Amino acid sequence: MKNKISLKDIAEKVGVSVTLVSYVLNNKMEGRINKEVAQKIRDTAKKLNYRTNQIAKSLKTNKTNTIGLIVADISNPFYSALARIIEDEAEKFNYTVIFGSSDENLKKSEKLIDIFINRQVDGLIYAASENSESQLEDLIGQKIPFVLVDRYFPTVNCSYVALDNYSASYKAVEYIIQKGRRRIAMIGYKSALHHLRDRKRGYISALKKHKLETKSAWLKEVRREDEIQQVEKAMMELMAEKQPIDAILFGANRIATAGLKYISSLPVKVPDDLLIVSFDESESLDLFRSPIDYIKQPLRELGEESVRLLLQSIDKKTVITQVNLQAELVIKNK
Amino acid sequence: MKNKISLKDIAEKVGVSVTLVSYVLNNKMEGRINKEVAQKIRDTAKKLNYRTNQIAKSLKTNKTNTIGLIVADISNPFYSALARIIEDEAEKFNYTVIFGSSDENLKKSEKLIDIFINRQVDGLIYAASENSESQLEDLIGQKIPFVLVDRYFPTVNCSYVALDNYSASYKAVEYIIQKGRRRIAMIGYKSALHHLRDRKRGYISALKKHKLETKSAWLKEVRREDEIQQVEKAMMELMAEKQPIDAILFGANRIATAGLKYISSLPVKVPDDLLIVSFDESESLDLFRSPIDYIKQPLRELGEESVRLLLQSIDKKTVITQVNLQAELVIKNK
DNA sequence: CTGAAAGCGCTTACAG
DNA sequence: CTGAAAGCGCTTACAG
Repeated sequence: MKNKISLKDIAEKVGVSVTLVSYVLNNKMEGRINKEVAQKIRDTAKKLNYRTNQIAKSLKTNKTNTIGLIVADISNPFYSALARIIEDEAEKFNYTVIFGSSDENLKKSEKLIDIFINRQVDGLIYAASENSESQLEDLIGQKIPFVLVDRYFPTVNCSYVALDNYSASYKAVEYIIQKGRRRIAMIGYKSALHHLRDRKRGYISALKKHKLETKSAWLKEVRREDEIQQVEKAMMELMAEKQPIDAILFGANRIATAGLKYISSLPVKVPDDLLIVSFDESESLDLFRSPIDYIKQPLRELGEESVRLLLQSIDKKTVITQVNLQAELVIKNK
Repeated sequence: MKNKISLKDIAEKVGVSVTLVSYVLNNKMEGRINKEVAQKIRDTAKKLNYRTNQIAKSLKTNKTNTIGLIVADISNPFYSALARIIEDEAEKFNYTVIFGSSDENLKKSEKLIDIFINRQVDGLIYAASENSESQLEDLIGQKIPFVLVDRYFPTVNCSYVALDNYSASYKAVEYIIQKGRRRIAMIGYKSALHHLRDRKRGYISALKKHKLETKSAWLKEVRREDEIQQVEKAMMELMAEKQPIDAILFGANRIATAGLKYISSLPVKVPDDLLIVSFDESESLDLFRSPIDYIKQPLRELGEESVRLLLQSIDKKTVITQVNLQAELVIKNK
């Protein structure tokens, strides 16, 4: 199966050594090789439809030009958009991407990391899940180049590219306040993940800064597992208050989708009665009956920068760079 | 870098041959190996944190346990959902997936195929674009195992897993007719891709079968490149007719998203004035102001079956299987 | 300007 | 029950 043509075949056909064929096809020792011989080798390679066996090459060079990408779920639009950007960026540097979804599950990510390392990936781009700290320390110990994307762990000293979630959230809430709202709720994930906590911290800080009421009943935390029901429940509770909330911040794209879906079924006036701001873009925002303001993550920078940092760390594995990108608040309601 | 422990290191440590270590770690020759020695080898492997070098193994066995997945765009929800299913199914058989996006571009897919073959993937799952016929014949000629997914080419005799697009479309239109609609439009892609033509054929056949008017002005074809504007334009034209249409079939998920977005801005009553049926699920359907009926592709079967067929063809490369799955019409408007 | 040879880390007939 | 040896298809010092 596959293709049987090897350097040896070309060498025999042309009547030269394998060494020479290798040099020519890799454009090495350019100056010193007889032009005619070189051309003959190239021609023969083409005629025989030669293709390098990357596996053999990798074994020898100890370089696979492969990046392992681990996200929570490749079918989540946030991650698939990111994957596409990473793919394109990697391609520019002749890298190929293998991917896996961890489902925020430590065991699964452990397994993926194992598989990827066995396959000798040159490095990992990793959206690590809760409690990954020791796993990450392991990677560091093994000197596997990697960069975290989207997520970060204050106790782990490694490269990452993420959003400045605190500021993003803070700015969104300040915007809400400046629109005259005073009873501002937030729905976020119940999670120890630092970037998600930062979103909640930003929300609370902004309220405090402006001396607004912060009620624990207004900060709803939902589990990922049954987020649709949980968000629905949270919304119901929020709307049921005697004095209802007048604004809400959705802490992630899937929460927003679930929340908007629920609100669709209600007669609430948006944004008049309820001002909504969502983290992340998503199709659902466009289709909601009225425009929704949202916090736009710089996805392209997120993806490109993570590839850039990874390749850098593959080269000389000393540098640790931590990047916190600023979000853009996209305002649809003037 | 990476991990330096090889079979040789274990062999030396334990004082046996590399051969034996290989046998033990691969659970070969189970019966014939001294239990104690075997255990010692296993223990040492664990202690040294040994990891197989898959690259070396692949070179020797001529098997990488890797599938190359080529789709039009991994960030399209249809493909990312499919990718996730393929990932999970592949994982069951110890396969890893490397992916690439072709953007419906022959040059790009050519390049991806090249890269993947050089990397010795065991096979390809491929959503081929327009005019891929000769490329596919090439693959067949080179005996590269592959299965098409989503797409198919009548002139190319190869395995594929796809939707029965003709029937899906036909059934959807029959449903529309049975709901009393008579002026039924469709927006689809301008494309030579057979599965897309089948959708249009189904639409026309159903109309003819029921002796309904088929106006060429009602079958709009849009280009992928600027689909949002194109769909908008098509919708405007359809709505501008003196006698407006009373139903529309959107021929793909992105068309539906664009179409619904446009309709959101109009005072049209859906479904009373305009009954909408969409190909594929998408978030936008849920968020539209009224429920939208849609043609649901059996994504799971699509993904699982394509992996199954591919692995089968990797084993014994003779069988060609062509699968046309039935769509389900999901009716939200009773 | 060119080639013989070693070696990357495995697997697997073959021999004992 | 175990091991020496060949070989997968490359790259790359080294020698000439």
